[in-house]
Amino acid sequence: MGPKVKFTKEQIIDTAFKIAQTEGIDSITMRKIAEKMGSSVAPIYVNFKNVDELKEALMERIISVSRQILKEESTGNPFHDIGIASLRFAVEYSVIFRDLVIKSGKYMQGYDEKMMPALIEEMQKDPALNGFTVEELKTILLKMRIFQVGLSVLAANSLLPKEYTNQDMIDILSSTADDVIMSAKMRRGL
Amino acid sequence: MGPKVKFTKEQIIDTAFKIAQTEGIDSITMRKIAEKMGSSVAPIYVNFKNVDELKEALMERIISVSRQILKEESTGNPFHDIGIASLRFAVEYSVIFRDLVIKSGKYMQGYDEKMMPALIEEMQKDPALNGFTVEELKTILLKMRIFQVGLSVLAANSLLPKEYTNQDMIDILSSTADDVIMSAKMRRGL
DNA sequence: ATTTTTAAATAACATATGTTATATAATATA
DNA sequence: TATATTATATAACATATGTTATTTAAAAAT
Repeated sequence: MGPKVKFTKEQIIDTAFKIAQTEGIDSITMRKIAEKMGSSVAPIYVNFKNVDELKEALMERIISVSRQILKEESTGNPFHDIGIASLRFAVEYSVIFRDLVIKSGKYMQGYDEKMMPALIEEMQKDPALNGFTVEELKTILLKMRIFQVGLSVLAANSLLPKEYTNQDMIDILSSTADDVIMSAKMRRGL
Repeated sequence: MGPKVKFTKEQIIDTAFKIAQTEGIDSITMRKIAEKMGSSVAPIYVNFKNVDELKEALMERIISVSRQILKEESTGNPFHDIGIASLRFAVEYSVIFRDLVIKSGKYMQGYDEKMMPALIEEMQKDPALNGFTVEELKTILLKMRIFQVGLSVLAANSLLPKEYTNQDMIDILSSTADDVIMSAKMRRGL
């Protein structure tokens, strides 16, 4: 009973996501979403208690998108996949990525601490990383995490050299990984 | 003639800078600056046509602060100094640094293109970088630029390992530079 | 066909902020 | 000392936005 639903929760989140990607998360307003959907603000308030709840739902959507990308890039080597996936997210959703760098509170924070042990474990299985102590592996991981973040930030801000392709980015990520690992081997005299 | 000036342009910019560092650039409002100075908004509008002009002045102040840091870190090796200075800025003015990553439009954009040739020239004078082609030097520079940005972003977001000191940051920057250079040498069979 | 339910629209209210017009009062100058 | 100047305060206005109360009307239930 009652009229058909014309504006769903998903549709609202979709619209918010689009605004976030084009104008930034802080530019999201109830009226702007409504206008973009061709509705009033009423349907939004039916689906969300307030703007904070809507933005929480948006964050969940963003996380789900980044998980989807990670899934698509999965090759069985998390150490490698996470770098590629994060880079792809930064390129495809650059405005949102930049917003996340600022509001890293919930999203990025804790992420490293949680991932670290699993990644170290994964690295220990990698033949190319044979013979390293956990401490050495941690350093290699940290260096690559730093490089990958820098690459993503520069890519999201279009600050890489002109004509730099996605493949170039993947190549330099891989090349630097080689640099770091090779040097670590040299240092321990392998 | 007229009462003494109680609130100068510099004082206003100082106050805006403090708000930018504690709450972010977007949290700056005329009333907030006034309240923090213990004045009304009137002195602000005497010194600035509008809020955009004030924020432009703030940007100039930010650039001048970063220049000052670069000056303080100068050792004659720009390739090295810029990395250290940028890192120090990210640590000391983390909130502003994060804002700059987003609003990189004027600040970061063009920066690389302008600096690149001068840095390459500087690198050619460095004995440790002897024998590399310009193309190889460009790659080394880009890799280090990427690493330095990543390190600065992670530092500004407190995403480096717990207890990570400033010296640790400088050390890992330097260690990675060694990695990249050593590997480049290996590649060309030196 | 009438009534009930409820999704959506509308409009109002509250608050935050930029901005400006006017009033106040401190200081220099005559 | 009286006057002119002007830095500052005050208050009002405009706009943007979150939020809510009320109205409208479409669909189901009777």
